[in-house]
Amino acid sequence: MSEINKAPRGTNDITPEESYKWQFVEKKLIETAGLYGFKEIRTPVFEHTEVFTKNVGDTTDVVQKEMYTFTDKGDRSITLRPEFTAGVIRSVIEHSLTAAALPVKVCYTGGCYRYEKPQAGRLREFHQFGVECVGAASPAADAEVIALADGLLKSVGIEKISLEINSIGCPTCRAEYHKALKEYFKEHTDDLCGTCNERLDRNPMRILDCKSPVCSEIASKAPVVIDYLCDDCKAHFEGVKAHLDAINIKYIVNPHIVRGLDYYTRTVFELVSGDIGAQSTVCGGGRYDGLLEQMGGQATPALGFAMGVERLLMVLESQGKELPTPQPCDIYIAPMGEAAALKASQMCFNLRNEGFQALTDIVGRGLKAQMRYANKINAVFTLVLGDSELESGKAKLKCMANGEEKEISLDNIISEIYNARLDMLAEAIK
RNA sequence: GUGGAUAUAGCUCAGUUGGUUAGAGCGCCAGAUUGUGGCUCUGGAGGCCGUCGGUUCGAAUCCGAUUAUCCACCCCA
Repeated sequence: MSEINKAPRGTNDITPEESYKWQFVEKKLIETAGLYGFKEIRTPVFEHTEVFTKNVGDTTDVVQKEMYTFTDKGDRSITLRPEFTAGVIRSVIEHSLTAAALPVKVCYTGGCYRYEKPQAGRLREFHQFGVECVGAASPAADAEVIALADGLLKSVGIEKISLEINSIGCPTCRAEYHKALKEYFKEHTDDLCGTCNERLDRNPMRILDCKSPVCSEIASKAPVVIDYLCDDCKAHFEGVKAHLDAINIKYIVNPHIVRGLDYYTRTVFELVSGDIGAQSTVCGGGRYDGLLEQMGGQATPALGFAMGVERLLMVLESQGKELPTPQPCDIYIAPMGEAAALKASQMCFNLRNEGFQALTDIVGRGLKAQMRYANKINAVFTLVLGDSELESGKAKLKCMANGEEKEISLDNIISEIYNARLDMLAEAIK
């Protein structure tokens, strides 16, 4: 197959065999978030480039080397969203959503784009579901959002996932911490890996989650953020933990959680799975109290998270979770001959108007092949329509599961199918 | 961007030290006395062996390059 006939590197088609899983998961996530008061927001797939460079942080890898940026015909610099938060907050400010009752609670789902080298759980086009909660400063908000993230994964059937939380403080106390970290790591510059030496000045906290054994050994003895939190940040973090304890959410405090985007403050958290390879973070998020003001809005505290839908599905897969399969064909009508074909398509249209999935032959197959087809697509009932049926106005409704047949009048087909389905439901409940 | 593995039918894979028309299973289509699916049997369609170049009388097989896929680093959802 020539390259041009394949989906671009790092992208996946979601075929009909997979799409029902996506529909189930996305519907479930939006519904569950709705129970917490979140309403869906839809924003453009692309934004002005500055939305990301200024707010995600121009020293981050995401901005520095992973964005799909181009100049449009009007000479504007445009970027496909590498993440949702910046665009969603831009929209919240633009439409003054904060003028309504606070907090503003929005959720979203859609594609994100990063020019990365693909591997397990990492794609160039990937899909996120996430929420943003704007206008709530209290630790209760953090706990609610974290509980939601945890609850969402449970709601789609994920059982084993670990929740890790940390606080990276506010800009003031983080400056103190950065100073302490730099002093500590400067004594080890000879041992740190190349990238970590580069990080030392720019973003020393990133050294904390370097995977190199030497670096993580050094990092394990580094000063811990929590010890440098100012009184307010410390109290906030204690409050978050108290709320989580109160609603019985299990977590572990991992002082090495840092987030890769610059806007985070105070609480950060991740939901991590051991089942899907190296890209194990299914959900990541945290508080970003400075972002709205930085983006030109009123200073408003806020927080949120995003989860990778592909990674979420990978976890479900690896944990052997079956998702509800799509509704099969209610009835397949097998016509024999021209007159019957006309009648069959008429009946199908009527049935569909009543909400039944009704199919008939549109490729010109013989009866046997039609039955095989009906079996293959898992049709619940079949009905053979030939000259004698047209004449008598009666036909046999066959249940494909047990082969039983029942003579019905063609005029009553809709009520007959309706009743037959009710009977089957009643059987199933027994 | 760096590294490792892989590339043969729609899918999962065989393919012997290089030797004529490239195979299996599953799937698809069709038949087994013509108005009934699932099981069985039989037949059929479908591959320029990722692409380009080289070695050779001869390449799916050996060599090189390139592209893609998978996995890891990095980064993150």
